[in-house]
Amino acid sequence: MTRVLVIDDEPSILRALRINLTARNYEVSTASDGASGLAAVSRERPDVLILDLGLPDMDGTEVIHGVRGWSSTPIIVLSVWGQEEQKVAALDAGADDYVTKPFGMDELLARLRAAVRRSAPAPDEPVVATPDFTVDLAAKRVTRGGDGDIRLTPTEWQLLEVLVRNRGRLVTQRQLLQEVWGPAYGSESNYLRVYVAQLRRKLEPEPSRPRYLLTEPGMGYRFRA
Amino acid sequence: MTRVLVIDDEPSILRALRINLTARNYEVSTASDGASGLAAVSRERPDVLILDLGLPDMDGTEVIHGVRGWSSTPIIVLSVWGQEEQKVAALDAGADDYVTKPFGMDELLARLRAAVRRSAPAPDEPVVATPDFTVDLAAKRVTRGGDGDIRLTPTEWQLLEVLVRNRGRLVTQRQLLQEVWGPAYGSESNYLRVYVAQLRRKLEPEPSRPRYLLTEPGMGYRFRA
DNA sequence: CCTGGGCGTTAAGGATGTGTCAAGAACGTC
DNA sequence: GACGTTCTTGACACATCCTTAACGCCCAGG
Repeated sequence: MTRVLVIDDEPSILRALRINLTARNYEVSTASDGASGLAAVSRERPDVLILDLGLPDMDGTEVIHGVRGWSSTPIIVLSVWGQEEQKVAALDAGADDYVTKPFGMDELLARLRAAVRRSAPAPDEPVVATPDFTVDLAAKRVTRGGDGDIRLTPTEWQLLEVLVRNRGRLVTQRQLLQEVWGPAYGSESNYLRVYVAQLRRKLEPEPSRPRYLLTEPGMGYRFRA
Repeated sequence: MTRVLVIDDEPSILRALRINLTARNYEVSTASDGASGLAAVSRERPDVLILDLGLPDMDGTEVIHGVRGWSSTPIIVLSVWGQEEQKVAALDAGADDYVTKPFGMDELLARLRAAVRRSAPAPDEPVVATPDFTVDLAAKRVTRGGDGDIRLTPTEWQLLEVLVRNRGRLVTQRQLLQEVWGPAYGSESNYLRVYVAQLRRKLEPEPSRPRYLLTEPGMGYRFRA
């Protein structure tokens, strides 16, 4: 039986979720603020977390960081309409999905199922090949066509790894900074510029005209396979 | 079977809708004022709501807010001709669509079907496809049939994202402005005109005759999938 | 027929973001 | 402690994007 922990300060929502989820055979427990929510997470080890971003005692992203520090339990975030940056911050902090309030129970249930399904061990394809080079995520190695390996510094590798893991997808600058440099960073985009340039110099056949490490001005970077 | 709740104070309309909807295999219930309407919503949990804005006891937007506080059941609004600002207010409050009285039954039925279809749980993989282009919300990518990706600027993308997330639904100018440019904006409709034009130029097969990014004069825009 | 409002279109400036280079600081190794 | 590598930081030129204003069009109302 899947265990769900709901962290929300509105009693009506807690009640509605408890009723609906219990009816669907989930095991539901609740908390009404961030502090007791974090305590409940470490105590009960739920399979999924439903977290309202508008808690009275602490910011939603803080709660997410508090969980993500030691657990990868999927987190579905509830937020009111129009708070884009809050949602983005939550996703950057490690939330898995979000639902805007007011929400339909069907939608929430669908996202819940999806989150649980996804949290199953990821069938990783650890080798990504392009016409010009190959990235082996498991072995942490990059090889280029004719010649042998390419030496990457730790930071270069981490950056490349995040981009390759999200291949095809656009990765926000904030997301990159936080994954590579840590949660305290988010606006130091000059770091990215320097390291992306270094990666391009080492990997791209024509560094000034990138084919794989693409820039999306104002948004972030994207690895094209 | 789809359950419809009709809130209207005119007995003739109630009767007409009950007959027509029942014949189409909807399960119909009715209420004749706002208070009993709200009670009926929480009691019967209808799948769609048809709401007349000209109720005797309370303003239509109040009813909408009362519902939207905890549910995202689609709401179709009925209003008499010429009450533009009332309609806009209703849409801003969270209504999904509107029909002006007097209305043709066919139109109402079409909007009803559309509203119900939209309320189906959102797919895990948020990809919206049209005959001419494809929008991938997760990867932040737009691809056009034959040729490759289409480059969008951050603002263009945000605008498209809001419209696509509300696909089929009419989105108010105020709502768009606040979502994309921030809460301080609400009347700068010239921004919208500029950026909608840019999106049309990049996405529409015939930008001067839009097939997907539709204008609803005086109200807002709508993305048709 | 004229007028005004809303919409579409275009273009130019100013603001912001990006690529690049280089030098000093921090780190680990021998 | 000396050395080589890696990371950080600043400066600059250049590209891109946002904002703003102006104009033409269409339609409804006087």
